[in-house]
Amino acid sequence: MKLERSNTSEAVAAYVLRRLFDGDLRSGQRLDLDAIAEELGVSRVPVREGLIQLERDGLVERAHYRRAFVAEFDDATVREAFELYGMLSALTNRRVARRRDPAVLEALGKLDEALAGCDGPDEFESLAREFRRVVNVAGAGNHLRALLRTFSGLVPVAARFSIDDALAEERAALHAEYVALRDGDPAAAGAAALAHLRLTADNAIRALRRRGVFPPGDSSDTDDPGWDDAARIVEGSEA
Amino acid sequence: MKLERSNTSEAVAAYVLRRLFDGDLRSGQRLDLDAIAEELGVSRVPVREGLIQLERDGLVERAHYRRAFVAEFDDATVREAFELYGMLSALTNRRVARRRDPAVLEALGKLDEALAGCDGPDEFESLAREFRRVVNVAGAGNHLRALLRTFSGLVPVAARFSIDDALAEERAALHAEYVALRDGDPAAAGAAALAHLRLTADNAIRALRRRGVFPPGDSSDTDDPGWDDAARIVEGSEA
DNA sequence: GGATTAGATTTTGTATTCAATATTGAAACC
DNA sequence: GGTTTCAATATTGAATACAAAATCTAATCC
Repeated sequence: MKLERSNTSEAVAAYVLRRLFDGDLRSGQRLDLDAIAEELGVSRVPVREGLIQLERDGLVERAHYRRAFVAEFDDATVREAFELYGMLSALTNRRVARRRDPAVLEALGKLDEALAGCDGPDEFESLAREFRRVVNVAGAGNHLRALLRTFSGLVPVAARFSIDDALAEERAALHAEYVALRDGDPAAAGAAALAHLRLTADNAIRALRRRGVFPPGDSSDTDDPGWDDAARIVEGSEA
Repeated sequence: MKLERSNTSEAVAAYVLRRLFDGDLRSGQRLDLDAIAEELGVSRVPVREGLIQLERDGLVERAHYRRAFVAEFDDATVREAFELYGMLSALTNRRVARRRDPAVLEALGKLDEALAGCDGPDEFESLAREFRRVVNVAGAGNHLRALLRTFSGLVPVAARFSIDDALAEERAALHAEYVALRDGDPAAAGAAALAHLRLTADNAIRALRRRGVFPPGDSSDTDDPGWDDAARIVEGSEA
């Protein structure tokens, strides 16, 4: 296995995450440090640190001097992750919409234009990530950024499934976010973020079911009460 | 410097955090790995890992092969942390209130009784932490737990200031949470969590100003729009 | 036969050593 | 005088080596 070698621990985390989404690693399965280290041709220290990162992301279970295992990873878990990421993104959108910083809106406007014109999932993904990055830098303080970083591994990988699957929907959802931000409507901007990531989660979970990573049961698509809680963020008009 | 030695990296993180709250470390100040390692009589690997944890908590800035620095740490930062922690706690409270698990409510009832009868900040703090722990285990999935862990260093340390300062207020706020949980009222339970942590943040920041850790400016006590956003979680009645 | 415990083995955590990168300071140049 | 370049130094990141703890195995006891 070849490996990009700036920040080995991050590369290790990305590698394990990929194997998770490929279905190679199942919930509860043991993660052998030595095996991963040899597999990637690196030492055990960065492997250990990569697994610590994944533990912080809620994807790996670890305990002092105990072995590491992959945490529960199913459709409900992925849905929870997107619910939370959506809630936090709604918060950043709200702030950006309220502040109306011309430089930020200018940058987002250019990205929105490029997103409207681009074709191909690669270009779209790159622009969409940049869009979110700009919003986060503008609207999040240190701690909110720290929380968002928790999903920096999982969300982009899952979102890619949705982009490949339903580019038009993704484009529309992101454009709706931009419009609300440009209009300076915090409630709408928050609601748009939540709606967008709900869409992304549904598409991603569907794709993962098709691939056999998740079992094909289709019950939890609708009756997850978690979304209701998250939706409270965006209810009510601005104070 | 003596050091408890199970999980050295966590001990390092706790040590640096304590020095932050003691005012020894200021924003932007450099963190020398070797200095900390020698200071604590440990190797550099666990020091490095402890700083990585603090980076994930938003308290330390790090970059590849660059030195580590103390992140911005002022009243606004602490307020943001409590705002986010309050939002996440509101989410767990909502879920616990909706589920009405008898075993959980039983355990919380016992804790509430003990909290009503206890005196002394030590005992209160211990019981309050257990209360929150029970709620989190009952109401949070893997990812929400991961987010809450982000604050496992900062929040308890800051909360202690509030407990020492205003035990009666803390007791009332936590009891209000229990009542809403027992009554199975998700909206009220969420609102109570947010109100409680807002109170804790105000008290903690006041105490830190007195100690000279934060400058004495008192403007941001009221006009922080962040709380408004977080308050949206708890608005509206249950669907 | 099943549970228990003690030793062997495996696995993780930490120290030490070595390599890679950034920072610093001084000399050379404009 | 100020700026740029390049070597010297300092500092972090990773590999190896060692120590501590848990798991596994098997023999013993009930």
